[in-house]
Amino acid sequence: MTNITLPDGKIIKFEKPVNGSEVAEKISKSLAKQALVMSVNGELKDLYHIIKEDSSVKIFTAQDPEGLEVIRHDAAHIMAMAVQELYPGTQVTIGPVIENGFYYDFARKEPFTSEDLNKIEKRMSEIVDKDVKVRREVWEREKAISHFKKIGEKYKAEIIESIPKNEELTIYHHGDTWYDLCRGPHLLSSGKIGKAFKLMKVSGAYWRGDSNNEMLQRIYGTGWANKKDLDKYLERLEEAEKRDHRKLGKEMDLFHFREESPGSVFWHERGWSLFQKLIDYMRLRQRKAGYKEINTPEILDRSLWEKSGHWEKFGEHMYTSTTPDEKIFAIKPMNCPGCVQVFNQGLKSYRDLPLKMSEFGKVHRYEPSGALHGLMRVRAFTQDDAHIFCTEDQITSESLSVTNLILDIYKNLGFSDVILKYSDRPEVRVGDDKVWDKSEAALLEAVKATKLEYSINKGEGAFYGPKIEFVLRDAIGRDWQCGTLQVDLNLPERLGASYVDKDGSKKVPVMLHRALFGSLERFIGILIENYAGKLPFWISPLQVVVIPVSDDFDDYAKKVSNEINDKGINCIVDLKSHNLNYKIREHSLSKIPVLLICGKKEVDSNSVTIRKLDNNKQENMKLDKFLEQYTALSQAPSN
RNA sequence: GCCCUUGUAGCUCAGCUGGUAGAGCAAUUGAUUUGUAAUCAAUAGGUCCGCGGUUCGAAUCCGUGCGGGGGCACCA
Repeated sequence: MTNITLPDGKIIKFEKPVNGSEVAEKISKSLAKQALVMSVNGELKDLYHIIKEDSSVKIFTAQDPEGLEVIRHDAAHIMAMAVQELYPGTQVTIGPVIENGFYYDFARKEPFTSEDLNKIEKRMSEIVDKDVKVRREVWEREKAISHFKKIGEKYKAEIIESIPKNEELTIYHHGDTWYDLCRGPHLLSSGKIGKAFKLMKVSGAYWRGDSNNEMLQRIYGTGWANKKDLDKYLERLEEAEKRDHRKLGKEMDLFHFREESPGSVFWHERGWSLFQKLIDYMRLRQRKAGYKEINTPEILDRSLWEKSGHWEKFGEHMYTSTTPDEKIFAIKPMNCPGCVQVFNQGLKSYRDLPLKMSEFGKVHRYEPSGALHGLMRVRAFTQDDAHIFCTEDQITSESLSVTNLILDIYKNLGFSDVILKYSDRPEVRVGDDKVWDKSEAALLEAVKATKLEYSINKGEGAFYGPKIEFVLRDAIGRDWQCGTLQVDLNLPERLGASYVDKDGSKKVPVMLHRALFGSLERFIGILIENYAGKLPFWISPLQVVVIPVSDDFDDYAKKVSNEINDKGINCIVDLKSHNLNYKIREHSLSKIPVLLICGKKEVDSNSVTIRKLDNNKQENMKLDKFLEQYTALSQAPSN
């Protein structure tokens, strides 16, 4: 007698041990058809696994995350099978499930081409049509190792050797000819994965993720429960491509890159205007929050970087500069040492703390060439940096006010979906454990106070202190890590910072590093992609274009444009001899939020006709009213 | 940095197996004076990323350097 408890608590009694398919069959015919895998007492199992004891069982279909995961996993295997059938001699390594799909890493001399990808995909489809059976076997360790070595699969043999001795080795057969070492579970047969998969791209990947190892070829695929989900995913990719800030940056005439300075931005007028608006906004907010803005040199003597520890730890990412008299300077990769030097000027009292110093500092980091990516990863960027010097007792309150400021500014820029990542002490660290206790507790308290979703990354903190990272979720669901708040228990001491405490003794202050955008450049990239280029009116670089219907109205259009500019709104007038349709199209494509049409009607009534981006409903308004309304709209949100 | 891929007019791209470049848009000029997403015509525009090689001859083939893209590794 085997009692099977279902998720709803119902118990089904079987005369003999049963497998998952039989359980599903008993529940309903349709479930039996859709069943992919099951869990037995919480453990995922193949459907043909025989349940000998009373257990609680749950059957999963493609609608469950567990089912979808197995579909992707099987797709990876079937891909490997197809590859080995088509390209004998190719070695298999690993092939896990990832977000939205799967990949498999292969060792093969010749590179896979995109044509190969088509062939592989076709062969996969054939294997699905053949509906080959999948079966699990347990192998002897030694047998497995010698077997895989014999057939030339040295990577598989290596994987087996690294599996702990007490673990069972399972081999999955797909049909009669192909098999792979795998933990499972898998589907009953290849037909179950369906056809909602697609091979996406080939790339290089290091064996075991280590750049000292040889490079393998990774084929990425995406896999879904049905065709509709696959199409939805492909559409999402397309949408992301449309929003690509590199493409929009060109169309909107914001910036460009060029060979003479890879990874550094050439800002055009409009892009720079956007850049400055963000800085203006930050200045406004920071002044209200009690920050003092400073500025420190871009180039500093090597000795300072040696003292701060950067020279040793991060030297390979630093640009250096040798003067004609052979002195070595470093171009700053971070603002903190310079800021501490400002703090060090003059005697500081405990009454001066907390002292908040902000700096829009341009830093240079020699990033590996392969890491560069538009505005998102550059070699020269501007941080909206600030350092807060405070006492240990002030860490909590300062952290709280930093988090509040950060979240509020994000919200005003259109990001209200924020996740926090909290990282505590790593194994290798500096500083007293008691101070670590204090700063960790302080930061965690700040995290909890936000009431936002957060994750704890154990041991991921910097060697000099714990940290919080702020992750933004954009309009199409992508996450971007931007802001950071870090406690530093190291640098002030290294650079000899101190203040005079109540009792007259000298003490070393705690320093908090914080940035909201992290990198202005990168944040602008994120803003562009979040809004698909359609930035809110107040932050748009060129806000209004005035278009006369014909050149009879040029003078009026010029007058309107001047009055708008006088209000501090960025506005131009388009007097080219193109027709109205042409101009509307041109300015819409470059994402100008407001177009004003001026013709006879407008001149007669001293008004403008407003056409907003993506909204061809027109609205006529008296010029005075327009000026009043849009001057207000053009203000940065503040509180 | 590593693997794959790619580099032709301001932009987007065509140019098959080697015979020294072509389109659309943009620009300029002229005509047109237009009421909500491309008016018409003419003109001009190119060390085919750099360097080297093969060849009678290279945008095309080979080598190398630089840049871009997709990943991997990196991201203080």
